[in-house]
Amino acid sequence: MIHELPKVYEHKPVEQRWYRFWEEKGYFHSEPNPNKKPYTIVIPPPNVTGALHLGHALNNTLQDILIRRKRMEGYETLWVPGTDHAGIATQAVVERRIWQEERKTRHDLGRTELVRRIWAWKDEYENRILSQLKQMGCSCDWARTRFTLDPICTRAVRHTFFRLFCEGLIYRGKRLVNWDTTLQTVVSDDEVFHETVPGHFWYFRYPVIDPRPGEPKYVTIATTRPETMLGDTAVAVHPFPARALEDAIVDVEKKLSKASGKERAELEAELADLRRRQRELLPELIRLRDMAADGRRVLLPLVNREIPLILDEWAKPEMGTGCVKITPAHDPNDYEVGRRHQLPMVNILNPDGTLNENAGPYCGQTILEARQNVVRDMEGLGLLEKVEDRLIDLAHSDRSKTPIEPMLTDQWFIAMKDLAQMAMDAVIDGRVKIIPARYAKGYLDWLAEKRDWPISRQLWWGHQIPIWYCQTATEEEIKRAFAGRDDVAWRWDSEGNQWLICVREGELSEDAIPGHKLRREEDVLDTWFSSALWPHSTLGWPDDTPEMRYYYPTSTLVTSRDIITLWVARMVLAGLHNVGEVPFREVYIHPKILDAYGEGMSKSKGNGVDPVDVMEKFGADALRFALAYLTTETQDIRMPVDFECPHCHKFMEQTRENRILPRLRCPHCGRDFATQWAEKPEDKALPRALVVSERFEVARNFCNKLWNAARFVLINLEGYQPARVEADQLQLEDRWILSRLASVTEQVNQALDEYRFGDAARILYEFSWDEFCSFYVEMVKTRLQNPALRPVAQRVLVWVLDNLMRLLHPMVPFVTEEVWQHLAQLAPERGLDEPRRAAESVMIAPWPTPDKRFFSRQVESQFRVFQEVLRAVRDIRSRQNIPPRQEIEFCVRCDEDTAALLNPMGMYFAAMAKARLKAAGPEVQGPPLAAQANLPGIEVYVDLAQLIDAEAEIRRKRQELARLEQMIDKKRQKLADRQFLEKAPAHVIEREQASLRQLEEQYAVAQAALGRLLVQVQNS
RNA sequence: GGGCGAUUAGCUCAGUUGGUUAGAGCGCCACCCUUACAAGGUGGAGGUCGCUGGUUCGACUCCAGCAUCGCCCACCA
Repeated sequence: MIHELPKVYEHKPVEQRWYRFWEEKGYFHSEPNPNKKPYTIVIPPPNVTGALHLGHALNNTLQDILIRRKRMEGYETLWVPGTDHAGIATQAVVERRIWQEERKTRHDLGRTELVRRIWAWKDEYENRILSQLKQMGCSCDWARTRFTLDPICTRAVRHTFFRLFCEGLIYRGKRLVNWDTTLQTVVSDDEVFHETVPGHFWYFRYPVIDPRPGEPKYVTIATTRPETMLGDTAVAVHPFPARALEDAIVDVEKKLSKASGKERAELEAELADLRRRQRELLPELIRLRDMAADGRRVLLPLVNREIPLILDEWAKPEMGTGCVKITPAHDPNDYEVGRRHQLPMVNILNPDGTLNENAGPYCGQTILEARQNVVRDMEGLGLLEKVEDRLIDLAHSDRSKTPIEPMLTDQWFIAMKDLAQMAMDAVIDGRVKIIPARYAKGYLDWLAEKRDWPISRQLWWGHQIPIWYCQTATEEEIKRAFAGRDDVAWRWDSEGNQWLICVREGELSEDAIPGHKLRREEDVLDTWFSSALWPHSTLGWPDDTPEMRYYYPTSTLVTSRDIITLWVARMVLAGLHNVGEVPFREVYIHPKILDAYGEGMSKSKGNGVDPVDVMEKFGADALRFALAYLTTETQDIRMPVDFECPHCHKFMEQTRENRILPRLRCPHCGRDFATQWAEKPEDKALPRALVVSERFEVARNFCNKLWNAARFVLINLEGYQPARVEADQLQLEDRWILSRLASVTEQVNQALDEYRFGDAARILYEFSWDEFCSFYVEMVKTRLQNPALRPVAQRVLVWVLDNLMRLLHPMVPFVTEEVWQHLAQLAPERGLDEPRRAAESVMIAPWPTPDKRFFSRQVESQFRVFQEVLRAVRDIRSRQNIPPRQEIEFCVRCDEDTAALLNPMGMYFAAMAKARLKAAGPEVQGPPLAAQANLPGIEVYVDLAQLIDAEAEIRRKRQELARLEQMIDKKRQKLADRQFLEKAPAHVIEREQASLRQLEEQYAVAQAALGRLLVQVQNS
């Protein structure tokens, strides 16, 4: 059976076999257990918009590493999985799909049908996402899978909303939104793209009402959007125009002193303009300022409305005409000005982008029609001063490509003042620790603004806001209708002239108040509202469940930096508000995955990598190990993307140019293949290339190395008998590998405690490959041939492998389980003290703790001497081009201690360098014709007799001498420096002196060796 | 505009509180299919640590400035 073990690690069957095994054994499931300490993670729920990408793979790998380790450490570990309904994103994806396939809009389908379709989509992608997680090996408790729109989460949402409503923290108010006139919907800021388009700057004159002598007759304003003047409610001037201009000039001068080239020319032009303004414009601005202070008004032409001149710093004298028209209902900045001055807010737009009755004579026109007509009419009145060409940065809707109209609408908000403060305090006083700590700043800065949270979205996919409106009922009637119900609350909305009625659970019928009609709020809640509750809603809040009592607060949140504010901050405040306790103790922020160009990965760019492709090619363990290995504290993960040709399986680099093409030609075999963009039937018919990255190869090779190391052990376990191993039975290499194992165990523990995943991976990689495989396994080979030495070698070998598999399991769960199960067949009982029966799965085996007894600095440094001598011998073989099969002889001149150490290692030199150690000790003299290497205090001579290439050896010695000379010079200089001798600490000086002595000694040895070589060459 | 991070070998990255000769993987060169592993082994070449100053006996490491790149936030009549 052993001989059937494949030479190459085959990940596919292994992954399927053991994942099923773990699930069947119920290892993933967690129940509150008073005898254990809990360790809990809630997954950042992936959006059901699509499949998982590499970023998710990273996020979930790290969580699984934490969870698996803690599980092995004996914690009751719970990892709650789930997905997020991701309101806007999901609805948009499905709507787009329906439009492409059926040419229908959501209005054609209606709310119920659209929502039904999105649920179907959700089912499909949720499945896909969960199966991707399983394929990666994630040890989530699948029985507790949640979805942010499922009944459990919905209940938490409703209770939260109701409570906030009762506390008066939820309110209704006006807000400017990005309005898409084509889709007739609000779009979020990140669905808006900016494009620079050619446009104009129109200069309009607004007549001053009853100008006094010496006062200007007009105020001139400049605008890129003439039609919005119909909604103007003021004209603003700066309260201190002279000072403001002066400040601007100082600012530009400062920049100018540092600038150069093209930038300089621009700044100089700017400065000239400012100076001109100071001369020509300032007197008028001062007069206007005084008029504004005096409460004077201007006449808004075309609609003939009197509007005030106001003083506001928003009117920058260095911009435009120095005066600015204020349109609070259609410009974000003007909105702020309007609020500061309590200006009326005149909305001039209908949802379809035509002008409404507030636009007077322009009512019914489109924006563009109105723009032309307004300009024409102003010109007719003689109020158009001039028109300039100008490039304008215009916001467009991502989805419909039409220009965005800022529009004032009714929205729901959460008052953040106190909630934000609570969330800030939790991080400031350390109840929530953010790692790396630098990310706390962004969190605190954002919360410190305490901007109210707009929670309503004009969508159909999401938690519908549980508010019913009634305009006609009296408070008495409401009280009567809901008498005795503490789950209904109401409040009068003076702005909308209506009752707002909120209910904690369930629905209110239209006629819940006899004789009146209730209308339900159509909007849904921001996705982050339900996400904010995730750590407690998934555990059953608002009920006082055993889960809430046991698992809450959760232990660690693992997420990426771009949602620290949107999500992490809101979870903290929601947890504090609802439960009275933080949602998690630690937040670990991991790096972002970027492509070869340093750009983030995304579907639209076409540079995304599906972890399934990677697992297909390299295996889940390779995916996981590579990601862990690349996770360092400060560096994002650069991941060049390759297509794998489906014909010849060679890689083709993905570039900015080829990454969005439907079909590509392999540069290696010349055949065509399809990509994810293939749409035409002839493209789709081609085999599709996997999209992967060469960066996973290292990890795949590592898994293979582990597999083969284990294979070696398994092949050599015949006759294995578990038994206690006494200290005096251990050879130097045993004590060395056990010492190394102890320190590696300690280092890995520390690294994982501090979320240094990359370090942990590196430590294990190097230990496994460079120490366990390259040395221990090689050395044990000889002992295994010797019946007397074999049993102890087997026991130590098995024990180290056992420990190594346990240490590696959180990162590479599949290959370690495979090895573990094979070991169980041949060596079910293992251990150096009292051998014990190993756990039935490495997943539940105890996590290794460092065995301090074996930790020995002395053994490690002794072993290093052996390694160095071995390396010197190998080096000589290589540089002398000695055929690999040719055995050579060597001797070592060294002190007695070193000799005592090297002499018993003879068999290892034979096995590992095909070299026979003839003698070692202080009396040893090198043979006349020898290749020589000198290490500090050790001279290695390889007897080469006829074989030697003396010239090469002489050349090499000369190089070596030159190098040593250089180093000695540097050292002598340093040690001659009085400053250094006076100020450097004693131990540093001592070390330098010792090092110099050693170099000098090595120099002398090398020189002597060179001398001998020269003599020999001359003689022959 | 504000904040954060990065810049080390051809590429991708490590580099402990400042102290011997700055490391790894891939790629490259030479030799090897040696019965765990060619997804491997042995050896090698390759670096003025982005630039300029400063602190220090001593700087890849600390400080300041500059340059380039990236991310987040704000803003652009």
